Amino acid sequence: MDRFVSTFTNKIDAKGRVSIPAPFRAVLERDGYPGGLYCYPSLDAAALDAGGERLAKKIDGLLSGLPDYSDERDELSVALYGDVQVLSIDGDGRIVLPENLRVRANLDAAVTFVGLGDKFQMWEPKAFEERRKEARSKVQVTRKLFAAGGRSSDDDGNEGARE
Amino acid sequence: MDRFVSTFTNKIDAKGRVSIPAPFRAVLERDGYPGGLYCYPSLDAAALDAGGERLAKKIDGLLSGLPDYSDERDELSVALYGDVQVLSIDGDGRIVLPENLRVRANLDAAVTFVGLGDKFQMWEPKAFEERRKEARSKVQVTRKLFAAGGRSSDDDGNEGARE
DNA sequence: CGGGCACATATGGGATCGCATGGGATTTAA
DNA sequence: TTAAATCCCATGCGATCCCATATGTGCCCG
Repeated sequence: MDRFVSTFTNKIDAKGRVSIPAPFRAVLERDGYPGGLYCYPSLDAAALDAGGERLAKKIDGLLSGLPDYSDERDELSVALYGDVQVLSIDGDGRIVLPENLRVRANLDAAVTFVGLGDKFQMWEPKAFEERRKEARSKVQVTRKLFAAGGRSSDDDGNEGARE
Repeated sequence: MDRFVSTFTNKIDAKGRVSIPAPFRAVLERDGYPGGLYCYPSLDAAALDAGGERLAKKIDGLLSGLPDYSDERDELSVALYGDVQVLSIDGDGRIVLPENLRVRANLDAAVTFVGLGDKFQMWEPKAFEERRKEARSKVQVTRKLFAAGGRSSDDDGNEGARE
C-alpha cells in the first residue's frame, strides 16, 4: 500500500516541530525521498498540501507542459516553486513548519493530517472539523439521491466538494 | 534534488555582499560550476536571473533555435549575453552584486531569492511580495483549467486576512 | 482469561552544528 | 598611496541531532 489514507492529529511543540503520522512516513519512504517532503499552501483552501517525490514530479509535469517563457508558466512557477518548501524529516520523523507556511493554514497548537492518496493535507484541527461536517452532510444528500433511484433536482448546492 | 526551490530573503551588508541561500549553493555546486554563477537582468521584470552551467546551456539552446544573423537572434544575444555577469562566490558562500545589476532590480538592503527550477531570481523583497500576490490570484483562475480531472471545488474564499 | 511485558509512536528538552552576518586584515588595481 | 575588492575569522541565532519520557497497543505468559 502506498497511499496516504485516513486522518491523524498531532501537536506542534515549542520549537514548531510536528510528528508525521507513522503510516504517512512509511508511504514517503517508499516514495523514494528519504528524509524530506514537499509542502506548499493549498490553492483552494486554508491548508497545506504535502507529498513526496511523486507529487514533485506531478508539479514538474504540470509546468513542463507549458512553453518556456510563456506568461502562464511564469505565473505558475512563481506561485508553485516560490511557495514550495522542502521540509526535511529529522531522525524522529518530525518536520519543522516554517512561519510562512503555518500562517497560511492558521496552524498554531496542532495539525490534522488528512490522507488524500497521492498527497496529504495539513489542517488546523477545528477548521478541518468544519470541513468534514460539511462534507458529511453532503454525502447524506447524495446517498438519498441514489437510494431514491431518481434525481429530484430541487437544489444542487453547487458548493463544496470532497476530494 | 537538483533544482532551485522555495524562497529565501537575505541581507545585503555594507560592502554589497549577500549570502546565497545554502540550498541554492548546493544546487550550484552539483551543477558543475565551482565558485561562480551566471547573472543577468530578467527580460520581463525588475529582477535578476541567475543560475549555473545548466542555465547557460539553456540560453544557448534558446538562441540556437533562431537562425544565425537574424535580427531576433542578434537582439536576444545582446539582451541576454550583453548583460550577463559571472559572479564569483567567496569562501563564505556570498556574492557581490555590482552596481549595474543592483539598479536593474532596485536592490538596496535585502534580496529575496526565488527558486524557479533551473534558475532562480533575485528580487527586492517588497517588489516580490507584490509579484507573488498577483501570481496567486492568477493561478486561482488558471487552476480551473487543470481541474478538469474531477475536483469540482467550490472555493471558499476565506483566504485573505493575514499578512 | 487476565496481567504484565515489549515494542512503536509521539512528545519534550538539552546539546550541537551550520548558516547568515558583521568586522577586520590583506591583497589587488589605479 | 588610496580605494576597492577579496579573504579570513568571530559571533549569534536558528535548525538539526540525540536522548529521555510518556502513552498506548499487541503479544506472550502465567
